[in-house]
Amino acid sequence: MTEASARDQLLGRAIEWFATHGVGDSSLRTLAEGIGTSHRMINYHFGSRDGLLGAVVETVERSEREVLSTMLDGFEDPFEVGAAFWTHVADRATIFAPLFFELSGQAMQGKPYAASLRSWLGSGWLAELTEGFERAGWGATEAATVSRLSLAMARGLLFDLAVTGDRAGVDAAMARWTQLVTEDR
Amino acid sequence: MTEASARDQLLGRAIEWFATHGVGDSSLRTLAEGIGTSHRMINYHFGSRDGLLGAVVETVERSEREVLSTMLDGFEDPFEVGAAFWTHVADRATIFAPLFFELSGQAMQGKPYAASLRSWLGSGWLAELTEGFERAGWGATEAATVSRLSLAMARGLLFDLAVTGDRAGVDAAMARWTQLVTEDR
DNA sequence: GTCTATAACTCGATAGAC
DNA sequence: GTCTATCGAGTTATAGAC
Repeated sequence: MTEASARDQLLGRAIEWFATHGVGDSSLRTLAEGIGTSHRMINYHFGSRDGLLGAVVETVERSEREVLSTMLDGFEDPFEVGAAFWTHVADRATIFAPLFFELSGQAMQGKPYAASLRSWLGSGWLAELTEGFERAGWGATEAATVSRLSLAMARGLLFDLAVTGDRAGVDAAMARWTQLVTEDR
Repeated sequence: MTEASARDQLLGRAIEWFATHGVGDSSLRTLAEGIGTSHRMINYHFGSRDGLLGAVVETVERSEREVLSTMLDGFEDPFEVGAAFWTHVADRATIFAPLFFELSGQAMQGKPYAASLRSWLGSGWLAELTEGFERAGWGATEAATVSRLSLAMARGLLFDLAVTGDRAGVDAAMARWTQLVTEDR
């Protein structure tokens, strides 16, 4: 683990930088200066700019997956998991949501380094969510539909939060959504 | 209107180009070549790259606003308006959704040329939507909440559509959402 | 309004010493 | 692993003829 630490440390700082400055107009040079290294070092560790971006995408992806997985182990009720994960996402929204939507836009456009992100966005959480709803008593087809709606709602409210910054309003909306779904059951 | 036609024609072609190629890695030169002009002409008409991007954002914005406004005049039932506008958006999603999310990401990051987009995203449709729900019989506070949820759901499903390309599935989800809202009323 | 030419700069990537 | 130096290509923006 120690051999990888130079690279991983750099990667961590790069992610923070991208979160606040965006990837679109961050050159290797400005990024390197911002995180206290040289653009030579970035190319040394990641091979190229796209290599770095690929590593960023992969790391953020895996990190969120692990958070969700830990929560799924920790809670019984799927709605508790949903609420906890929403809190986690919303807490970090001001920093990470812009990066999320920027990278997602690039994934939609078919950028190579974001290919793994695209397939993750398309199928990533849906299976876990559906399973959660089934465990909570929904029928299979209904669970699939409601999962898709819930995922869309979470992303839409994250979008709202990133634009307006109105955490209280968005939290209230999310609560209203949960109520709507459970009532209809 | 004839004096502006050279500029407007250029602007229209630039928007099409950005929709399929993204703004992130479209230089003035590649863009100019792609739409059959020179980068000098773009700087002549729009002053700078940011000037062009600002004009693009503004034009797309105004165009969508006009479509919605026309539909509001044409239909009585707010749900008909919602359905019609969703069809309009979804029809163009494969082309425009990536551009929409890319530009939105830049607006969230506070890019100057996307400042007007940001304020539009934050407050643009909400008033019209809320008014629609009130006209359909909702109380004021409830109409505001449901509007916020509906907007978030539309954006989330647009995101879904752009990633998966599954129009039928997304249309079905949208129908389910409408049902959910009307049942709860 | 449209062209060619070019200034002034930044980009990603590499070379090679240490 | 980290540094300085630099290449060649690409960038925005401007100058000036027509």
